[in-house]
Amino acid sequence: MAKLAGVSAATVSRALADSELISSKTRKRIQELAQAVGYTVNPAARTLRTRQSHTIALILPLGHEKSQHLSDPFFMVMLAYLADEVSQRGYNLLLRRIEPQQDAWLKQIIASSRVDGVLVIGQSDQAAVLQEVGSSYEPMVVWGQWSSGQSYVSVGADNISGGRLAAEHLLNRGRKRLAFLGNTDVPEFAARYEGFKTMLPPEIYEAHVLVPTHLTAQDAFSAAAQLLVEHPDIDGVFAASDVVAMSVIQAAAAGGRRVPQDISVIGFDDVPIAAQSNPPLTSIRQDLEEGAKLMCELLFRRMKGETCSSVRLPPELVVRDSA
Amino acid sequence: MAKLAGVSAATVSRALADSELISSKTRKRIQELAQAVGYTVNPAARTLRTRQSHTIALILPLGHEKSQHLSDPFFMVMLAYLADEVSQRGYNLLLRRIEPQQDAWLKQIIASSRVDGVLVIGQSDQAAVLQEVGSSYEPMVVWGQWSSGQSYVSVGADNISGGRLAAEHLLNRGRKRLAFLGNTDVPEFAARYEGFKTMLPPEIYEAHVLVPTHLTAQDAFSAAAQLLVEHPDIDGVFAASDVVAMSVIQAAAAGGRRVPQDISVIGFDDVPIAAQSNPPLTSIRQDLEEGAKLMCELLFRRMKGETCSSVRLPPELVVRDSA
DNA sequence: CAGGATTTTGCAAACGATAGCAACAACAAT
DNA sequence: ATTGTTGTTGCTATCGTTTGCAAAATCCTG
Repeated sequence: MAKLAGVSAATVSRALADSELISSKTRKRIQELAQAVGYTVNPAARTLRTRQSHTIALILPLGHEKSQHLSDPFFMVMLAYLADEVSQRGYNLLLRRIEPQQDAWLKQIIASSRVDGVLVIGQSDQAAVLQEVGSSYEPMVVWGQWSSGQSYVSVGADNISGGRLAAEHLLNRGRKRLAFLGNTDVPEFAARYEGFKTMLPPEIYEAHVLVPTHLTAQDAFSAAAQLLVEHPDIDGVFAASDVVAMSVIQAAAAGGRRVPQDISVIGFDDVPIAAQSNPPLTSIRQDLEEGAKLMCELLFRRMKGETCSSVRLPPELVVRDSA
Repeated sequence: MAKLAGVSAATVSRALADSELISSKTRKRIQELAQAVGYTVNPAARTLRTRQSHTIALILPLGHEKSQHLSDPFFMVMLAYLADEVSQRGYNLLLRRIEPQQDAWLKQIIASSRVDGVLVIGQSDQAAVLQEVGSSYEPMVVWGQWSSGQSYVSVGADNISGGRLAAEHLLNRGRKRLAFLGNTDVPEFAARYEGFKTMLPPEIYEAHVLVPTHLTAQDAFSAAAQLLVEHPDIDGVFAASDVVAMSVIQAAAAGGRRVPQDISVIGFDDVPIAAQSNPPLTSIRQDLEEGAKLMCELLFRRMKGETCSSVRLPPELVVRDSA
């Protein structure tokens, strides 16, 4: 208690809050003293009193993938940007991985009043939970596929047009026998597949293959290897993520196929390693930096009680060597 | 306040804490009631009273690299494992990226008493700060290079012997003109380089090249490209991390060099994408899962006041196709 | 059934900060 | 000198828990 330095606790509190109520000279004196003795306000007490935790929860629902996932480059890039944005605003980031057993998880986090706002990365298979919470709880922003009628604010790439871009590019490359690798249980990936399908001419559509796979490198590798054996005439692959695309390339190499001569591979996300893979990956880019900025901006606006609407970011085709 | 349900606040508190002081039937009744009305204890109040936040700070000092870094797969893999371990113990993870301006950052975090313990990933160039804090503050565990006389507990791979393994392997492959790519300002990387050098016979030692580079894909790529131009006879590269190694492979491909026929490349870490790169990466593996487990275990033991000593984990050579 | 031993519960004081209100000082105006 | 105005500061209640201690309720035993 820095009140041992002359004044009352109230004065100290106000001085450190830079309140105009305190004369500038005592204010400065107290601030310097606090600095000198290394005094910091106790955040728990402050939170208790002001009902503001200055903390944002970052939630990663892992409904569809038990393991891995967090180490997917997409997550880490997103997380890095979000961490920056949030801490720039002087808030803390509380990290939570969720493996939803019961549906109460979100409500509990909110009810515990430990956080002032919630960021969710990927709706996974938890759309119902988000929908319910979203209608009554404002300070929440979700990264993911937008769907009409959703009660919560979301930010995400327009996955459908992303899928279209991918299909278009493969067709432009003269590819005829196409495959999509991904987990269509997840809304984002389902939308990518939807957009992809809409661009295919009938005869190519008939012949295309959907390969369900989890978004881990291992799963994708074996799924791709199996695909290449069962459908040796496949000459174009749209992967639901860059990690999957890299696994496809590796499986192709293992099966004696050259990329892009024998088979074109296009990924999604355009994470940093996409440019560093061999061959460099052609990918559908989502601007995660922009996305993270938007998420935070919307979140803080909602925290102030403003209303704001969801945003869909236009994805972009980045052509490198793999397709 | 669930005390509207018959009893006093004290009784509720004790019932929810499963205290033996409360008769089992009222205890059960209150617990079920709390469940039903969705009551959760206010963590701020509890923290204020008990002086325990049930929160662990995870700190990423970015002294040596302004940007990127967090999105390095190494960090994310580590973070994923640590998040698991910490939440398994019922604790929260508070994430902090630090770009040290002044040396007080660590003290401030600790003094704010927001956290019960601190995990630091990588000492970066902050060894002095850690050293000072470590001597008086127990609940802190650092991932990084061990050095004799350090005041804090650390967990980390034995980077020196890791460097030796890499050198040994390149020599076994018959490579004569070697290079190390990495930032030797960081203790971990410096140790890798040290170990590497000790294994080189005099004539190879004389001819080897140290290429300073930041640990980002972009920097490493241009550093590698430049190296291959300036020293076209280089036939073996030890990269300080897998991301750097992938950039080297890409630069080699861009320069018309084949890996591993013309040039051997060996990485460090063995992150998941190492196996997925093309060609699959030979790497020095550090067992990050084991490391994360150890860090948490030691941290919680220190939080209980036990003393325990630092751990150095033996790294392991994983041979794939790149070297 | 009294009295002691033993559960079971409630009272009240913290924990450290914030904010409404009142008090006090300083100063100007009448 | 009295009053009013403005600028500073202190008093005190409060946020929601936990916990030592005391009170009340229950049980046991002679």
